[in-house]
Amino acid sequence: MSATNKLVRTEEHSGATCVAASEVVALIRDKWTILVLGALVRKDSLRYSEMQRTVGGISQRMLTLTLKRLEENGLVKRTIFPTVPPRVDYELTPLGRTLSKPLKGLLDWSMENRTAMSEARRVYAKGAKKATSR
Amino acid sequence: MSATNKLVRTEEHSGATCVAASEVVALIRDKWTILVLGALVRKDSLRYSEMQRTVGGISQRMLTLTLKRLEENGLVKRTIFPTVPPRVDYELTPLGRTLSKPLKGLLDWSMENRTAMSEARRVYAKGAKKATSR
DNA sequence: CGGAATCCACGCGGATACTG
DNA sequence: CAGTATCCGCGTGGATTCCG
Repeated sequence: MSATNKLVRTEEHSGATCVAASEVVALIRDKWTILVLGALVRKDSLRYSEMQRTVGGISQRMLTLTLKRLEENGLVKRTIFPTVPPRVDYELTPLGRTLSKPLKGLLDWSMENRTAMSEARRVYAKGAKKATSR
Repeated sequence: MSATNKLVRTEEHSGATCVAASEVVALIRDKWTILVLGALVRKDSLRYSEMQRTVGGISQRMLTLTLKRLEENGLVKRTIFPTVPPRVDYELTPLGRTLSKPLKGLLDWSMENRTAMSEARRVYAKGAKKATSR
């Protein structure tokens, strides 16, 4: 994750916006971050195994790494219950909850416009065929 | 990009939001997409070489691939001037311009909260040290 | 149950050289 | 100028195994 950060920061002349964005971008570039955050937004609080079922298709490794990074960045709160068998709950921190708003904006856009996007792909595919045959 | 898509779509039981998000998420996961979009938001219209300088640090390969994918998804308009030497202009489509709003929301959040995030990392680092030494 | 550790495949993306 | 093509390193992330 730090590798991505370093690289993006190489070009500071491209505007402060991009530089600042790199951290969040690096976070959501981690494939599962958005899905995990989305799960916590919808379900409010989840334990490890519940989360794995909710997100679906994620390996323990990736779930652990993703949660750890989110916790490390102050977006997710981790609560350990010293029972046996052990139990760990995850929930969004106040900071994480503020992120859910702009994130939701992006997800909403995605839902509203994905048909437009797939339609654009269809048109593009046809155009490419014509252009090639000329 | 389709690989990510296929994988995410494996778990449709996790909620329609995640499934729908996967397309946009897959797009912005492409390392340069956000920077390219950001450049087009700020500069409105750019030709290939201008874009490469504006984004900074991007290779021809990645610039071409990123632009092609954005065009394919109907977010970027590509205009070729059949002059010599050739000239190609890129600009956002109406669809692409609507994406800039939620995207900006995310970038703004990033700028406003990245100090909070790095502070959270500091705190987390200390806590980890104590927990380990026990 | 909730991880940590190890191994490894594959695809992203960088560097370079060539083309219309 | 605006790409395309090729090669390849390296990091991301999946599968499996073991631990408290």
